[in-house]
Amino acid sequence: MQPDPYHVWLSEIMLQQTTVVTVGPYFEKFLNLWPTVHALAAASLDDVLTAWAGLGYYARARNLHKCAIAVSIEFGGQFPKDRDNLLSLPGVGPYTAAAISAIAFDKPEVVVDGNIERIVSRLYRITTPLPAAKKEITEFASKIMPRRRAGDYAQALMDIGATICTPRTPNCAACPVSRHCAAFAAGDMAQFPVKAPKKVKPTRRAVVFWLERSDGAVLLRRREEKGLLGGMMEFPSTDWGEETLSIEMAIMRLFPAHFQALAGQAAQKSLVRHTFTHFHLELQPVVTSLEAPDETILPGGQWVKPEEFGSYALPTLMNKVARAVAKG
DNA sequence: TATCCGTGGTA
DNA sequence: TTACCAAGGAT
Repeated sequence: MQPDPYHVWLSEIMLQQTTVVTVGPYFEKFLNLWPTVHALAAASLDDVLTAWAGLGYYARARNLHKCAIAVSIEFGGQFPKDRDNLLSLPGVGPYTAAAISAIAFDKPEVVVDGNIERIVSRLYRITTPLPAAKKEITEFASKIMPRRRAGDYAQALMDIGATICTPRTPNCAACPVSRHCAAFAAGDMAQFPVKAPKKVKPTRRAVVFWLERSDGAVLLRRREEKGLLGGMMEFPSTDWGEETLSIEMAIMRLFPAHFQALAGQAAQKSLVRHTFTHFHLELQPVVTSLEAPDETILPGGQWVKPEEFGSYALPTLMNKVARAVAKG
């Protein structure tokens, strides 16, 4: 009994760089909203982003939607079974293509994720740093894999990686293959896999506006489709840069036509700190109220009442801002 | 090859 | 508090 390829694909996309515990509720929600790939393909991108909100790496959600449309139209709703055709799909790379082919279709593909990289690099004590070692690791992984049940094997290996052969302090006493492990023999398991040194994250800052209308609605806008938090909703803010901006300067940048109305009554809230993959961010929330014709305020702005935020594609960062405004 | 792209848990 | 880490992919 092989699993539904749609389920396998959906879970593999969600599990990219994301833990099983985090993915669980999202996977259930998506299957309830869109039980088939056709249903997902028929959904709007905005609805998909809204359901994805909080999971991060939002390009995954945009590609998920694209991929559903591709499978629905170009493949008649049937996921391709072989690695190469899977690789042509948006958001499906070497790992995911091999995983879907092996798990959903029982094909003998070499599956190499971060767990398996760690296990193999320890078994053979591979000193080449990642990501350069990827090819070498894949060759070793190919040599030790069984000829049957590649999908079960891959999942078993990933489970060992997640529970026994862990990054910091592996539980080698519980490991079924420790007697074959070169790093265990040498006693330096935690040194592997060797990775290239990381860069320090710079800090960016901005002023973010909680602009409220007399009926309680707050101003939101949509970010551009590509890049950071692409396609997600946000509270309007100044550009995220290195320098600290005064409240007055921020109002001048974003709402120059309403400087007089806003400058006097702007109230600061507690600083919101958030870390992305490659930089730290400090957002200074400012609460103000304004009554003015929409077209004079902000192009593309949208008034939304806080109790409706749940049905909007707000990333975690913006929910942090909302929390900071509600508290202090 | 290097950089960009989220978030929550953990030591 | 900070840094590191997770079932990667796109450019």
